[in-house]
Amino acid sequence: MPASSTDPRVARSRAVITAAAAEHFLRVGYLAANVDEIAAEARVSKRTIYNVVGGKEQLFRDVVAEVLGTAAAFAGAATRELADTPETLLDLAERLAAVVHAPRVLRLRRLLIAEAGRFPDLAREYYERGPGRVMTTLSAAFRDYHGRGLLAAPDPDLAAEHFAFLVLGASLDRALFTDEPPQPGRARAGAEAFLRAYRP
Amino acid sequence: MPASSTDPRVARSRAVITAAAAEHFLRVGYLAANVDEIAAEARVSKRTIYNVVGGKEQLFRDVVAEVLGTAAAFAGAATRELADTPETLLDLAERLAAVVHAPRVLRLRRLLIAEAGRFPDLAREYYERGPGRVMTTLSAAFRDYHGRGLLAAPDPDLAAEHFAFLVLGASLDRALFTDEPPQPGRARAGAEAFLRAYRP
DNA sequence: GAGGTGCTGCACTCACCGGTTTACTATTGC
DNA sequence: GCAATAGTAAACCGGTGAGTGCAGCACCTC
Repeated sequence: MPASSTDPRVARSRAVITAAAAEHFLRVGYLAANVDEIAAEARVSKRTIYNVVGGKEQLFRDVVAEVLGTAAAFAGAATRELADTPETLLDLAERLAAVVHAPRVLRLRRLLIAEAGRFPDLAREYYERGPGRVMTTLSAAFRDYHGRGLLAAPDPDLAAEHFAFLVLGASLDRALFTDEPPQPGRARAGAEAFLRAYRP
Repeated sequence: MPASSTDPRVARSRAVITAAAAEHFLRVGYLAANVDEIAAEARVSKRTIYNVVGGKEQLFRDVVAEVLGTAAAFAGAATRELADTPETLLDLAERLAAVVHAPRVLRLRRLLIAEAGRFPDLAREYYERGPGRVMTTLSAAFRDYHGRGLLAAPDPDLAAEHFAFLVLGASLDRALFTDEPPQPGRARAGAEAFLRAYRP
């Protein structure tokens, strides 16, 4: 009788394989990652990887889906807590910067930019579920602020872009190339500039 | 007697090899590029590549140096023509966006982000000679504006970051993932927001 | 025009890597 | 406890790609 897909051994294997694979892919990229090493680090036979996951490409997709899921959840949580007044944007700026500069998130960005040619669907999905969702959430909040006269943002999508990139554009861009940590206070300063530009 | 390095055959080979290699590296990245294909496209024997350039890594470095040189020259030229009044920033914004969104420049960015782990020195060099120089030029201009009371920019470095990423942050970020062309008018709108935030 | 040098084309080595096979052991569900 | 299934270890296959050696032709320098 088939132990079928509820076999705890399978679940355990899948978990440890995906964890090791995430480590490798995020560090060295898709092509340079090698299945033997992933198997060794997961302390799992290479055969198990092919039984449980299917192959290198599927493994990559699984890893991206998992990391993207948790990253998107964090980003969503950090953005949704918009309160009544635009002044809370200063705190939001710092939370957002912290999430986006988390090492895993940065590496996922690098990875997907690097493989955008090979996996355009993944790059697009990332963009929609990550930055895209943050933008639409911000935009909705700004539309609300605008309606209540708290912010002069006739084009809330544009305002959302401006907020996001004032807050973390420069440091994010730099981090993509050099691993340097963001300068402290930069996020808050960006939010302040935003308020100067968009205060009614 | 040695024909030495002034032999026109060598110069010609080097030129055609670098051109073909740039094409390949910018399109598929470092690892996926393959020397046989580059040789074929350059209509040159593979042996010639190893004689003239030395190897795949050196070829990559040559290509990056060349593309980076021309890109930096363009970016510098587009930024330096700052006139007396902050109003010219609207035009500057559009010029800057055009340069940065040029396909070659975008692909160089993707390439260097992708290989930042393997070639950290190249990534750093790019950042200093490209975005870095643009920033310092902008910053110097803003300091001047500030001194003459034309702009309220007590921290000109910060103002330069804000200007650059208001103008092209969102579209550049998107372009790294999806190849989508920037929305028209976005650059100008960014410059306008900048002026609202920094007008004295 | 003579001698040296570069280019070619091709075969070749060597290493790596994704994926499979085999022969065996350990768990699991019933 | 007993099939059935998952896992292990190691060898193996097929393909690919960086880099080399070499022999002969073409071109450049003087």
